[in-house]
Amino acid sequence: MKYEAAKLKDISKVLGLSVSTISRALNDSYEISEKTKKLVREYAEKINYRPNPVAVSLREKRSRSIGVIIAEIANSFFSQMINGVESVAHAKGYNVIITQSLESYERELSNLEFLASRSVDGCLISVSTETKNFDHITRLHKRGFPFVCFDRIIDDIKTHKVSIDNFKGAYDATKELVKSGFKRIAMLGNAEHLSITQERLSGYKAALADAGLVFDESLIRYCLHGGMIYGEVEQAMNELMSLRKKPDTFFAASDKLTTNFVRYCKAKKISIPNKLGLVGFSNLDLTDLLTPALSVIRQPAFEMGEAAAELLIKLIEAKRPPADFENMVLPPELLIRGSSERKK
Amino acid sequence: MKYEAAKLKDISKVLGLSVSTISRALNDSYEISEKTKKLVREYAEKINYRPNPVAVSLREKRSRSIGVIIAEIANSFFSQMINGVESVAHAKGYNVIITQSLESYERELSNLEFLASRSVDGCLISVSTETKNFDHITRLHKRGFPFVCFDRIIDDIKTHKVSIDNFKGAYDATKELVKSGFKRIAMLGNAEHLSITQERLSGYKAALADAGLVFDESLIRYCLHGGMIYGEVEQAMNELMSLRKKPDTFFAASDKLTTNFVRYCKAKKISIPNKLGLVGFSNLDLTDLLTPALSVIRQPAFEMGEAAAELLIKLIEAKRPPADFENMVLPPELLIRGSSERKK
DNA sequence: TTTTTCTACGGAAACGTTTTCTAAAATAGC
DNA sequence: GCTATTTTAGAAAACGTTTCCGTAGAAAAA
Repeated sequence: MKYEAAKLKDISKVLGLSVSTISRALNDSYEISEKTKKLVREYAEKINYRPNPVAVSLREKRSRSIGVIIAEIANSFFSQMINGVESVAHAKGYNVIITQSLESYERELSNLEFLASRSVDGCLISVSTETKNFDHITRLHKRGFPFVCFDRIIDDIKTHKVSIDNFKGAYDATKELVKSGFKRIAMLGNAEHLSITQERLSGYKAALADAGLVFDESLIRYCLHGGMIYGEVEQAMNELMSLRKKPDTFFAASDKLTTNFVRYCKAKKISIPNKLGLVGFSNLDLTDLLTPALSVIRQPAFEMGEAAAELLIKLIEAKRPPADFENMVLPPELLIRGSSERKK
Repeated sequence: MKYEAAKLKDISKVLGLSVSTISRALNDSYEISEKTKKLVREYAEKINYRPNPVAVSLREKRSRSIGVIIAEIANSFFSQMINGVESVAHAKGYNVIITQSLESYERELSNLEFLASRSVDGCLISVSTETKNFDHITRLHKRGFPFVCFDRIIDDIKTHKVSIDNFKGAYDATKELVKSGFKRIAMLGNAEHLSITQERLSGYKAALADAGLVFDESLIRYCLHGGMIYGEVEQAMNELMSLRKKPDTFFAASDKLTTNFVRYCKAKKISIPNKLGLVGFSNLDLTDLLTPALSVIRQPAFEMGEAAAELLIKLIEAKRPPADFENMVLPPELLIRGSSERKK
């Protein structure tokens, strides 16, 4: 099945004008008389002519579209962030192509390859949990392909970056738990090598130190897929709950870790916050409907998407590589609700 | 900033062969000797050559990509569905471009326009709640642009369709509420003109009739944005709860209606299911963590995405329009949990 | 040896635009 | 009425592929 749309040549034949004249008329060139422009525009309108973007892309060597690589769409943080990206991209005449890595390095690689092979003018990326080697990114970046990193930041690449103050988020969360009277605060973290994990770990440690609590390595567990897979959270929890000195509360360092922690407690009939307290990162807008309502650190996902898209488009449209790069760090928001309230 | 990638001409110059020979060697043409093929392949590999997809698209008059138009990404039903679409699309060598209408007719129109202007070989569409006129779709369809409708079906377009048995879903939900002993069952529906709303309404009515309950028009409320906006749900609920004869339970006919119903009850301190029972459509995988756990009708979103993508690609690759079109109707799943259990 | 058939490759057109370079027609200046 | 300038428009090249067509040289057939 073939779909045939009108092209310049069709208009040219009907109106008895050359293809170049039609093109110029439609692009409002000064070298075409008003009379001709009107004639051409009216006919083009009538047959609902649209320039073939593929041909324009080839000619202009740009596609007016940007790529996004994220872990998964079905994650509220990322889907909110995409909304932010789309809103500024569309306003600036860019289209957005979304791809998900599902936390797989292989998929991230092939997605990037597809995007970079010139179907896209630049790329927004939050690396997968599996990604430890960034050669695929730096290689392209060195050759001039525009990148903006967000959320999970890569250190060894010089470009704009958009993230939140992970240290502060974790610090505030942990401090809140301390304030509620919890003593043995465990941490469920994302993959250990990720920037966000390290920063959140530091915030957690700092809050403990400030409260005079000792840091206990055995209370930390990392989940290689960021909690996307229930099994990994279950295993981490099982290990922690069978410690001789069990934790009395949790800091969950990502969206999926937070919800799967709740799922675990529900399954094991562990009462929150009576038995175990919780503050976790989450952008779900359902966390306040749970019983107890969850205390969460919320990331300004929409704003991050806006900022990242803005920076990327600036990069794409710049004639020369900018002298210095932005490193935007947005503040997280701590929402205190029932799950971190110590009973008794 | 410009990103320059290797092209055939570069290889041609280095190896002293013509561009056509390089192209044929890389495409494993029979008219090229093994020796030359090996030479070319090795060099191409070395410089990491990738054909420019834009040029290929122009030449082949196809982009090997499909478009998706949905209401919003941040909706579990749609994001799960997209995962299904992506899995089969990628397996067949297609890329997926996702656009969201956010329930706006205007945005749906411009998204479709962008997709159809040949950047995409075909389109999967679930119309926005605002869309009452389908001319933009039928016009393209008549000119041979491949469509597959899913979820929210359009009657007056002859093509493949993928949906669930909405009648059955609503019937089962309502019947479950009847079985629990509820008598005045209200329905929160999506925009009235949508196919899914009408089908779900029929199922609801049928279950009432079968149970010997009278259908009461005043217990039905439609939300123009499918519950995406909390305010519309709030208003509908306020109206229903101030009726002389209040409902004692609810059937919520979409994802967002279900969660916003819960939000309303939480805000008004209306206990579920003691004061009001609930069965609702939802694909959130958090509904079982609420207290009470929600009884939901779950749609096989992933499978719908797979099926829709499969059908669309079949349509795209067919030489002639098929004689008959599939009308796939998948079964919904009723998960009975606490929210529909009548307490004494 | 001469003619025919393969083999292996090069040249050029085509996909639908935009834009540079030319040039004809119209207008202005004298 | 003739030249100089401006206005308007067409021809052609370019973007990076793929593929149709043509052909030199080698091998096979006569």
